Amino acid sequence: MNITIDPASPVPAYLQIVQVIRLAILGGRLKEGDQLPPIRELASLAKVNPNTVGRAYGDLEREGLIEGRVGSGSWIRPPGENRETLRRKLLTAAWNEFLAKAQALGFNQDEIHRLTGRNER
Amino acid sequence: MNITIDPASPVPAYLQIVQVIRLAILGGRLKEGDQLPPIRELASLAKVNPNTVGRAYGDLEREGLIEGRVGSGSWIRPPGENRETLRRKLLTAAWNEFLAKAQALGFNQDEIHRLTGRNER
Amino acid sequence: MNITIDPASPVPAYLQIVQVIRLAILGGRLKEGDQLPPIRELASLAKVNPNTVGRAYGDLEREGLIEGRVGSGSWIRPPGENRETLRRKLLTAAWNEFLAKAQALGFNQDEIHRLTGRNER
Amino acid sequence: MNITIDPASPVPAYLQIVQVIRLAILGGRLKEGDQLPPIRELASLAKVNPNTVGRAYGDLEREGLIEGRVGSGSWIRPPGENRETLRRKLLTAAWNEFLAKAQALGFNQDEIHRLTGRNER
DNA sequence: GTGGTCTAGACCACC
DNA sequence: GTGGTCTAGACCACC
Repeated sequence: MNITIDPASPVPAYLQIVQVIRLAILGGRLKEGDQLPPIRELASLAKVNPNTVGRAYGDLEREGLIEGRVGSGSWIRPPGENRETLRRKLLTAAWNEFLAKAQALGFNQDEIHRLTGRNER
Repeated sequence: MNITIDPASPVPAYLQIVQVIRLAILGGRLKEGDQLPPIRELASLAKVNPNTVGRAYGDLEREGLIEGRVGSGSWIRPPGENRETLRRKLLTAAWNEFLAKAQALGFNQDEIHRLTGRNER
Repeated sequence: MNITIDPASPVPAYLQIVQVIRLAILGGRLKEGDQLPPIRELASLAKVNPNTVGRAYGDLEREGLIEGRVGSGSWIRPPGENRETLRRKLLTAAWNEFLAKAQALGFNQDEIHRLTGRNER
Repeated sequence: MNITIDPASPVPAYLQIVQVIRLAILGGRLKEGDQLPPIRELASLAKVNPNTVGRAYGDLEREGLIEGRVGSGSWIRPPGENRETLRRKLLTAAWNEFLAKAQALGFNQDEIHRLTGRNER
């Protein structure tokens, strides 16, 4: 678990932490039964206040992705029935976000392909 | 000029406005000499306070993209020498951001191609 | 009479005009009996609204430096008894302003002399 | 940190604050790691609204001179590579401004030297 | 009308 | 407490 927080980002620190861990779980790098680092340890690594990590863990728990057991740490929960659907939905959303930005910048289909190196063949 | 602000976003309203206009200028949809809507008009369209739009216009002016003339409105300035470089840099950044997210979600090269419909052939 | 106005300056346009003309009179480049350019002409040269020049002329008139005659233009008035005193006072003020800035920037007496090329001999 | 704002000046309050702090940093009176007074405290000392000081701090941050950390104050950043160049440039600019004004007032080289007391010896 | 600045007062994330 | 953002409302210089 290696998290770097950008304190200048408009995205609040606790949300940056939530996003990194959420992606790690959905991407399978954190699996059912894995233990998350203790709040104070992650806080020290990410150079934020323990309260900030605590809030992030709380959000992930409310989403059903992790489970905190007082006195024994926080753990990754088993995948729900629609985790795969969510994973695909997030990929599509990320792709659309990229496309929108590229088009807003005035690039056409061809230029996008060329500059992102995807005309391999 | 059609801007919708998400008040729930962690990105502050003034920054959302800056980003939309910056992309429109870099993408060529707003050109040298075009006039931006008056602060109060855009504020009313985007449902924010005039001060918020004013701050966004001020940031764009400090970036050299627009120019405000008291009493007569705000205008798009001629492109600087490295606007094209900036445009390409932003495209690459957006692409890398997408790739990072897709990989964090655990998709491999093939899956990414398939789901974003780019192996047409 | 050649005036360039910086519209981005925090000093309002009418004040910039006043200052240039005041210095020209005190410095002797505009003398008793000389005629100032018509308001509309100076406005067009300086690219400002005629009202702005009008206000500047009004201020100079209230200071006793010029005199407007409706229908026949504006004229430089004869020097008052203490114009020489004022001239010296403005020089001293300008010098003190420079010294204050140089010292605020952390330069000592020697460096100031060296960098402003005044240890000739 | 002792700042007096002239509310009658054409230079806006936030800019007066920026200029004082910028000079203090470039002149070395505020050094890397020094803490600026809290926004609300300086606002009270200078008798302006906290927002006005906040805008000044924001400008200094965008210039790279200071850094604000939410919850823990604002700090002087380490000098960039060209701070010395900037310092000299500002001195030269101030000197040229003085010279221009003295000459506009009709003083010649000799008179300037005599009245600013710099031909001592 | 138009941009620019300011005050008073509020709420937020984080310490 | 501390910086950051925002609204409501005001006034200014200039058009």
